[in-house]
Amino acid sequence: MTHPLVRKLQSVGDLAKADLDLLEALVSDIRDFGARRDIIREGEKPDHVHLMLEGWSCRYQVLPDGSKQITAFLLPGDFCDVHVTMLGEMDHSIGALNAARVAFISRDVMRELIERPAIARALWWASLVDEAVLRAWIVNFGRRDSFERVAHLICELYARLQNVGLAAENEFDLPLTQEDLSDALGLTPVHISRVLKRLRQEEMMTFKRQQISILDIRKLQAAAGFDPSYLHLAD
Amino acid sequence: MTHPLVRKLQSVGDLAKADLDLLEALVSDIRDFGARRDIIREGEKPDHVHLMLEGWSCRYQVLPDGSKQITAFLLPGDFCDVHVTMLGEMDHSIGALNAARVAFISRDVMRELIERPAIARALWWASLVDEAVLRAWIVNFGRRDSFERVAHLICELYARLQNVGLAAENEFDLPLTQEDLSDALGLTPVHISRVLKRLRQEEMMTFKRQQISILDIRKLQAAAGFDPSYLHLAD
DNA sequence: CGGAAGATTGAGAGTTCTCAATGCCTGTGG
DNA sequence: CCACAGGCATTGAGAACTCTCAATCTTCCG
Repeated sequence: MTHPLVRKLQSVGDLAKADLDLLEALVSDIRDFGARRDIIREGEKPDHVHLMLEGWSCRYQVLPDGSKQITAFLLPGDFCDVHVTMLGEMDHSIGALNAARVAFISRDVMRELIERPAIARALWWASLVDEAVLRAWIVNFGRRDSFERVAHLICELYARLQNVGLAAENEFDLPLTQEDLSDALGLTPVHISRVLKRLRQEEMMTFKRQQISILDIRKLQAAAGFDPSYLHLAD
Repeated sequence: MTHPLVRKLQSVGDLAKADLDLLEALVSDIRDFGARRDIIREGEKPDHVHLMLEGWSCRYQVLPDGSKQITAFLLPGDFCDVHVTMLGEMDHSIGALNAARVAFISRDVMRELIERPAIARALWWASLVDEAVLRAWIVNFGRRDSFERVAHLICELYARLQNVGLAAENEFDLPLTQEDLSDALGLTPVHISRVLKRLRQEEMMTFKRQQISILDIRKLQAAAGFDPSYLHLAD
């Protein structure tokens, strides 16, 4: 079975058979995490790297006053923390959102991976896309109101899921509560509820039982000011 | 003369003499940009990478409605766009804020650099710190009010400048207008003015003629909820 | 000295938050 | 199979924060 990382990296450039084999082989140590369990916590210094295989997780930080900010959503195929091996300890935590399957990749195997130019290139590319996503979030926070902001996040997640083949036509699972959305978007749960209502009323999308239904993607993208080019997706 | 990149990378780990020589040598093609000139624009596909030597610049994006969002400040020693060579075209612009001196580094030289393990490591480290800064900005936007937000940015810039030896004791140049600050922090210039006034009144800092004076760094950091560990600085 | 850009201030409007009550769904135990 | 508890979502009302608009002031530079 090809795992999502392979799918993702293949879209970047052609990897040789040997590279593909290496990528397939690296998911030997697989562990499961229950919903809402931490995969790695701030301050830890693991000697391996985590790769999402199934399920969702998020990067987050808890402030002294107890408020929480999610800084990224990690989908199948995403590395959680290529940086730890380099920076030492984690400066944020990563928590599973639903039941998740995670590959643990040792430092040595990572080193081996990076020695393959094509793979190193692909990994670097992936981390640059992550960076572009962070910048897009900043624009989202800085210059869009709550309505546009929610719409933009949904557009982004939809595009990213499609890219790894995890979104149906106009529908996908979003394993989040409204509180999670508020933690990601810098709003309150109450306000998220109101925004979702408006999104429903304006017939752009609905969110019920952790399921997003896109009613009118054009309208939604227009409202969000969404331009997918920052994701640098294959298509 | 050792340029700021060398200073910055040395704080990461010990580079060999040969590595240092290589780094010194790469600033052969140096160009000057006047204040407020673009160094590179969205959509361009340059065949070289830009490295800040003197002066400040910022990454920014202009939205369809004309509003602007700054997503990063680039100081001497920072690479502007290691990613272009990989992702193809720029998905944002970079503009000089004051008179700036920029090294243009060809794709070939970059490749040579990356072949040196110690340098590749250091560059990767730098890009991971950039990412950590982006995450800190997201937390800043999502969970801090305007007062804390301004304070946090000033704390960050102060720490980063100190790291490259460009900040005096409790004082540094900030070549920005209040409008620039508002573009970086997702606020309006009017509100920035009010926040700065309060920062003055509470005797934490002043900002006059593009010069920041820190009156009480402890108080400022406390108000900002600033914890410098995300910058992963040497000290 | 005059003009232009930037900073400050005031007043009123709009967005988002807080607090609190109510409603809905789901899973569990009787 | 029903009743109930707990978590999540929704709604209302008032407060707080930030914005907009507009006038005035200051600084900088030719």
